Amino acid sequence: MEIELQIKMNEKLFLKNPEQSELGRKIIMHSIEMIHQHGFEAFTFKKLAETIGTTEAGVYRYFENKHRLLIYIVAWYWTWLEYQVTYRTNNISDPVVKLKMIIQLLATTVEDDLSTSYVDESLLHQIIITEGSKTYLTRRVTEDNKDRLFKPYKDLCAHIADIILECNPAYAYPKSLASTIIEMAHFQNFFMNNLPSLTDFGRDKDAYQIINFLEDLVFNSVTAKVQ
Amino acid sequence: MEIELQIKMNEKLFLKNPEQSELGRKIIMHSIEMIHQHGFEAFTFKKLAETIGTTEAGVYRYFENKHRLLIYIVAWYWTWLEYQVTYRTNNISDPVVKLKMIIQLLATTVEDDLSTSYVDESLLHQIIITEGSKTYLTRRVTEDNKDRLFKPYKDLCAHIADIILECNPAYAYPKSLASTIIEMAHFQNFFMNNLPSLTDFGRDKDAYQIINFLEDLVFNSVTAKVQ
DNA sequence: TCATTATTGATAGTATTACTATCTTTCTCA
DNA sequence: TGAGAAAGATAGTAATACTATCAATAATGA
Repeated sequence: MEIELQIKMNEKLFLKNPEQSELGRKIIMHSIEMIHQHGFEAFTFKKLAETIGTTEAGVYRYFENKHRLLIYIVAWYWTWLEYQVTYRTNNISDPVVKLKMIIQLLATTVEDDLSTSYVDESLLHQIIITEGSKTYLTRRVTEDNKDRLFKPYKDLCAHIADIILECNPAYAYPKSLASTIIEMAHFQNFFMNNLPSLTDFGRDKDAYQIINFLEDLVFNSVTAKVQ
Repeated sequence: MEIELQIKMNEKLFLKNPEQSELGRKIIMHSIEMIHQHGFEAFTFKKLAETIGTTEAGVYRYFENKHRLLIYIVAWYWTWLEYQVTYRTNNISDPVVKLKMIIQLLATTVEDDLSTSYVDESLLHQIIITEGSKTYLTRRVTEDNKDRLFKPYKDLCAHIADIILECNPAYAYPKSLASTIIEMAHFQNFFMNNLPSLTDFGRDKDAYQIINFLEDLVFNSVTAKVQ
């Protein structure tokens, strides 16, 4: 029996659901490849259309513009990652162990066990690191937020915040700490590889050191005695 | 006697030094206003030229493109902020107090005491929050880094890392903690105002709570007993 | 099986952006 | 006075980010 993970996306993210047609899936698959390879600013619908053998207009039938497509891809990733988090922590009772597992999932590329056919999660992870924050660092955040485009990210953050509170119900900043963990798992990775003097991992370029840093940061705060 | 703070910028940042002409200073001043008001993506050299009464070609004589102009503005800010940090901590001996001062400078809009004529630092602070990371989240980071365009940011980070080590010479992640403080001072501010559920400050929207969060985070780590 | 509808393909066209080039005027200062 | 630098004026190009239209084809269901 093959189990296929189906992720249901917010309908505001697209004009026509890309999961429901061959062309749609090709758009997603090759967008990920192209954004990964050349970066989001160099990515255009025209180039995408050419590589998948359709026309610009064809792509515009699925996505309003490339920013929406980026949000779609990023939202997909967060939804998928929250599934991974739930799946891999559901048999763990100790919230500290849970939190460590989450930090690991955030900071390293998750090896996918279920088949999600046309999406390459390890490329996606790299995209999220470099392009993820561009989804919300715009003038349209508020509007996009009203359309609930960032819900997967917010859900994951809330999930992590809950586990932080399980570790210590008196901790005062669970949500801010959660968003700090998420962002820093990525920024420290980007810095390590591109601006290494902003980190302590430039020599080894080892993602596991980022995990150590984040664990140190998180558990010293969460398990601190109240002064 | 009037003291004017002169900030000397890396020459790779511009084609012609904007500080040395009326037009150049107008370019900087109005770029800041326009980017602040409409965001970096909506900002174009053509619109800028129109508002300051010159032509597109006129602006291109100073800056290669709008991305370089953004890097210039951001680099200016970091240079200025490091001056503020140095100035306001130089009579403090306790590194913990120093670090608290730095967190405050990062998380709140600094009231400028010296006149830096044509630059509005409080607008700049807002720009850095929303647009700052776009300077390096590109495919050209490595190249731009070789041109030393990010030196002011890296210098500030190194400066903060040194103070962290003064607090605790055994702390293992001074540079990563420094970059975390800088980035989170801004991201938590952005989230607080735009995606409040990612923070614990959504209700009050008070920058001083960000300071509390960062102090808690930093000092629990830096002053932690080795386990 | 035929008609309806959805989907895609093909082509064209527009406004804006991101530049580059050139030539003239103005301003400075030696 | 006159050489050189800075700025203004104008033009033009390639690419981007779309929108519109119409024909061809595939899927569906009565």
